[in-house]
This record gives sequence, C-alpha cells and structure tokens, in this order.
Amino acid sequence: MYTAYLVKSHISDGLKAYGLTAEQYNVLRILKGKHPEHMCVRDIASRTIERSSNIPRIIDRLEVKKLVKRSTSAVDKRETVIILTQAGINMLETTNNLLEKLHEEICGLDDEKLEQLNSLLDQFRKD
Amino acid sequence: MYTAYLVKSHISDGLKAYGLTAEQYNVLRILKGKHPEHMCVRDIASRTIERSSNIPRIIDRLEVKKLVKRSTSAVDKRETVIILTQAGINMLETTNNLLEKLHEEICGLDDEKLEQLNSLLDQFRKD
DNA sequence: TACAAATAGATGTATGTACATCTATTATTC
DNA sequence: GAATAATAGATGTACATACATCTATTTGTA
Repeated sequence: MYTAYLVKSHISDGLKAYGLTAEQYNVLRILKGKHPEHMCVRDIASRTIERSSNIPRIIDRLEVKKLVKRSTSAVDKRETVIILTQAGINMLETTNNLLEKLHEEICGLDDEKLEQLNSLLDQFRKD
Repeated sequence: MYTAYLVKSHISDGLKAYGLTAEQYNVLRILKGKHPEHMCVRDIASRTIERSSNIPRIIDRLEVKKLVKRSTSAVDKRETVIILTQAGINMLETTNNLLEKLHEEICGLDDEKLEQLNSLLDQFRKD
C-alpha cells in the first residue's frame, strides 16, 4: 500500500502541471480508448479501479475545463454520453508518453521482475 | 494499485461495524504503540503512510467518539498531545486480531511468497 | 395500457487527501 | 531583550471516495 501510495503521488505530481488529477486523467484516457465514439457513465465506471461512485463529478470537472462534452443519449434518455472535445484530444496528445515517463522514473524493476510482481499480486487476490 | 485498493476496502468494510475508518483505526493503533505515554500530532503523522496533512482532523473524529483525549503540551505549548482514553483501549481490545483476520481473509499468499512480494516492492521503490 | 420495478445518473453528507494559509508559541539572531 | 524566523497544529478550499437517496426514464408485468 505504501508503494501504491508513492506511485499515485508521483503520477499526481506529474499531472499537476496540466491542471489534472490522476483520476481525471484516467477518465480522459478511458474516453480516448473509444474515441471518436462516446461512452456512457457506466462504461467509464466499469473501467476504473475504484467503485466509481464519483464518476459524474469527475466528469463535471472535465466538462468545466472543456475537455469533454456531456449530452443525453438519444437511445436511452437516462444515459449521459460523454465524448472528448478537441481540447481533450489535444491534452492527451500533449501529455502523450507522460505516464510512461513517470513510470520509468519511479519503477526500479526490470520487465522480468515486473512480471513476477504482477503474478504475485494476482495470487494475492486469488479468492 | 488495484490490489492495494482491494485490501483497503476489505479493511474499511471490516471496521465499519465498529464505526471506525481505516485511517482512524490506524491512528488508534499508533497511539497504542506508545500507550500509556501520549504522542504529539507530528509523532503520529510520521508513522502513517500518507503525507499526513489530515491527522488533526482524524483526531477530531476520534475525540468526538471519546476514543482519544487531546490536550496542550506543558513542555511546548504549540504541541498538542494525544492519549488513548479507556474507551479507546477497550475499542482496541475488542478489535484485537481483527486486522490479522481480515488479512487472512483477503491474502492468498503464503509467508514465502509474501517475502518475495515484499522484496519486489522494496526493489520497485529503490531510487 | 397502467402501474410497479429496475436502471442511469445526479446529488447530499461524512470522511479523507493535498495544499495554502493562519495563529500561537518557541527559537534565533542582532 | 526585541525583532525575526521557524515550528506545531488548526483551518479553509478543492477534489476524491463511500454510501444513501432522489429524479427521470425505461422495462416488466398484471
């Protein structure tokens, strides 16, 4: 948990220059995965680590920054669909490779050891 | 980070029955380590994972629940000293072994693999 | 078809983190 | 010894999570 905390802090620090939180950036990247299609809130939530009760409010903040656009689904009016704006796309291009760079900065393991770590964490979570 | 999230959630869920958050419980256990001596806020903060800007407010909540008592240090009036109340001690006795139990419930690794995991995480954080 | 149940997401509250700032006190320095 | 700097902790704000609840809409059922 200490390591997770350090990684998260490092990422948050790296994103500060762009006025984004780690959570906001994560949502942008999730949206990028589907772009130019839009996604509904539930789709986004299902791709985050956390239980995601907060996605609407993260979208609020991205919307204020004009990085995403929210509208009501035509198919199901209960659904809110979200799509990246051009500014959002530009932000992702500007910060391209940032996460990789941050990862390299903070991670002292080679690929083989990362595999081992990943495997151990998988086993940790087994039932 | 996903594993850390699951562990934290499991601990939080387990503590819910006692009306405590994981962070509050952590502070109680830190205080227990020094009891019956008291600790100042900085001492507590230095033993938590996080950067600890929030310790005074966590203590606020423990104080409302009468699990700790806060007073001004006689030696240095800037310092606030915190000590467990009898109710706090009772709470820790009641929840004795809880964390071990929660750990066993959620962790699928034996001691040897936990050692490996620990070692890999140490190496992850190297420089 | 009308009504009940389920679903999507928004929103309120309590709690926590990050960061800046404020007050009180202590330490330093001239 | 008085002025300044440093320190301890409290507090305000922005943002995040957890959970409960609310509204609008859709689905299911009698």
